Amino acid sequence: MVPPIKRGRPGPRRSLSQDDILDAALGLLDEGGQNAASIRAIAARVGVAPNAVYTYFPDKAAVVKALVERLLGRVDHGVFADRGQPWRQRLESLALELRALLTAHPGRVTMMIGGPMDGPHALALNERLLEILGDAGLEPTDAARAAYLVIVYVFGSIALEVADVATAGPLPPEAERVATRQSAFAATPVERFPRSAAAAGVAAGYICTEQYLWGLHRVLDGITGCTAPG
Amino acid sequence: MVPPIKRGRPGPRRSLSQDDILDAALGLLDEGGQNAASIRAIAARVGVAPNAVYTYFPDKAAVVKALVERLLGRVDHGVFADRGQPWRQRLESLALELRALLTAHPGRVTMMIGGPMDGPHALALNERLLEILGDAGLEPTDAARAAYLVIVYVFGSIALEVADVATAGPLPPEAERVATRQSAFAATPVERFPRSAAAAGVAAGYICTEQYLWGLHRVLDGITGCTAPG
DNA sequence: ACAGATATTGCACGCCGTACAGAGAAACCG
DNA sequence: CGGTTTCTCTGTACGGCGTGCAATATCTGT
Repeated sequence: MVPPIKRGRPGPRRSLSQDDILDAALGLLDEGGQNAASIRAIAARVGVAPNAVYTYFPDKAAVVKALVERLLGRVDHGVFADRGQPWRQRLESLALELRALLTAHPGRVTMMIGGPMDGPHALALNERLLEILGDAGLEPTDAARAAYLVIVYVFGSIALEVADVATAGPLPPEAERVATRQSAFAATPVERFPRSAAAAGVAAGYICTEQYLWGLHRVLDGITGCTAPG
Repeated sequence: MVPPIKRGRPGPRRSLSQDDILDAALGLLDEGGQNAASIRAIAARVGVAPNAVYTYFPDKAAVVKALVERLLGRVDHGVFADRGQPWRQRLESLALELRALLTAHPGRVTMMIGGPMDGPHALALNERLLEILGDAGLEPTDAARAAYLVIVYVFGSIALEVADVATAGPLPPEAERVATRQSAFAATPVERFPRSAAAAGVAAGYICTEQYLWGLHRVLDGITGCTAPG
């Protein structure tokens, strides 16, 4: 219907690309935390007036949406697309890769769970999940439900993990964060919350890769039950 | 060391209470979505100048924190504190109550996962979870890990559910949201994403109570595996 | 009556997203 | 080639945000 891109069209050439803007936004996000990628800061970084950004994106929401898509596109399917590997291992690789991708840049996490992930790369990820779960022997309906469960677990874990630290910038090393949590949990009143107090050591490690994998394995165990008859 | 509250102290009496401010914030959140609870809007609603709010809370983060605590305090433990009931049923009640509490007021969800939930009511909830999972026969360490898994699942599910709708104000009825998702998923290109396209019907229902419970049951199945020997 | 503590206000600063009008550059048509 | 069209980018501006500062009004204890 509408020719989406007219090639030879008048007007001066753009001095930037959408990618330039997304690059700037990601840089700002990594340096200054989740509020650092303002339109004005992006514009300053790429060297234009703030409203010039609106030449490339209709509004800030569109920038965020494009950012999410770009991040999801960075997922390397190579690792877990090998259908010769066992499905659990492929799924674990996928989960670990997503976590690594996001915890390396905590400012981006809130952005991703702030709106629907429905772009092409999100779909591709979903397709891959369905493939893996199909290889696991699940019926299509169960595979779809299980795929969403995995998504919920992965993004829920990561969201709670980054919500735990107040600081902007990169996440401190795991050991340091655990130590911080440890001293916080040490103040748990034993008489009112005996179980919580006793579990303080484990709770301090909630944000660790170990707990992440433990939970993932329980989820996969639960999913696997679908394949066996009731 | 420091007498925390001096009872007879000079100066005019406060015209408000912390609760007045929190009430106003919740009302604004429900009416206008997650950005509606600005300090200025809260102040206007309770009839004071914007900076009068800083008499009651040191900054906006403190308001949010208090808001989270207040919401967690609203959880009615009565339903699932009855240790005579089977543990799965109690846990299911807890999960459903949390979901009902939050989806009824979608503006509040982002706020809750935006920072650590470490107040007394959050601890009380954790304690209850540990109790239930202890009754399920889990060792303390496994119970702690499982408690966190449940938390991740519950808040992850709810976060993704409310992230799916763009509008402020109350969540539309489930059926309406499913219909919207259905028509969105209908556009999935079959040749590139065959599995996703085939699963569009299921995916449209990801935000339903049915899927929520399906996932929860898989999680509980996975957790139950801890009690049985390897 | 007075002194000191406190609640609240008005004003201000520096951010934010973005709407609007205009200047300048580049491609098209004659 | 000139003129017209179309597009990019800028300056300016509006309303909103969180919040710091100084002043004012109000209350308590001496």
